[in-house]
Amino acid sequence: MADVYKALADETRRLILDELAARDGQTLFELCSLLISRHGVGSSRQAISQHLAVLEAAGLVTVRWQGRSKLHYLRRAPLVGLTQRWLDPERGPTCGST
Amino acid sequence: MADVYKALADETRRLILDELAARDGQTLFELCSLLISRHGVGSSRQAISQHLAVLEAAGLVTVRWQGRSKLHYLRRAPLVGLTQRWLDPERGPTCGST
DNA sequence: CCCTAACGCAAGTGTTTGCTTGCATGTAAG
DNA sequence: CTTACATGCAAGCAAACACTTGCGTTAGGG
Repeated sequence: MADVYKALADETRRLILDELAARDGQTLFELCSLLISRHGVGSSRQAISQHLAVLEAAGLVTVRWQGRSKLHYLRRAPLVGLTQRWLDPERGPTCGST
Repeated sequence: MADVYKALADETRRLILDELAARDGQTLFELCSLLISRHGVGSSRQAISQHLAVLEAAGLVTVRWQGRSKLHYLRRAPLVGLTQRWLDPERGPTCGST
């Protein structure tokens, strides 16, 4: 679970999750194109690939091989309740303005 | 807001938030003692101080000076909805097992 | 079989990060 | 006023990280 926090610490990885949230099952190449065109991310294919490995290790991305293409799927489970640990209602309002 | 993700990426900082969630308004010395005794964190006072600075910069910790002591308070606002960005209900269950 | 496409692996590099050490500041107590 | 306490600031360092480059592997098409 510590891996999840670290995985979310990088901006590029958060953008990858954004793209997968918008459209699931994309290949590495598709993700590269989108990240460059839509977010101006200047990362190479290998860089994106390494980010995907991190996300996969954190359980945030699942993979399915189809021929020579690797399809990536967002996995939301690790994200659920991530911050609940500190939003314990016993101590104050969960959505307070403070 | 990117600072919040980075702030949460470190285990020691997460423990600090745990301690503040359990008891608000602790001083640097109190936090040091608790982290060592309860979590076996081997960090020095300065290390903890730097972590607190990161948390403060991320808006996760607020500070109030009282004499020569600095009281630290947990601020929950930045944590609310942090992961909602990817838990968009339009694409699937928010708490699904997948 | 030969060639291209999609991807992984491994080594090398520059930056960031977490930590330590040493000194400075301001506050309370004797 | 002098001493001790609680903390901040700044420089230095080693590990981690994000990225690049080059090569290897597997799948599909001619």
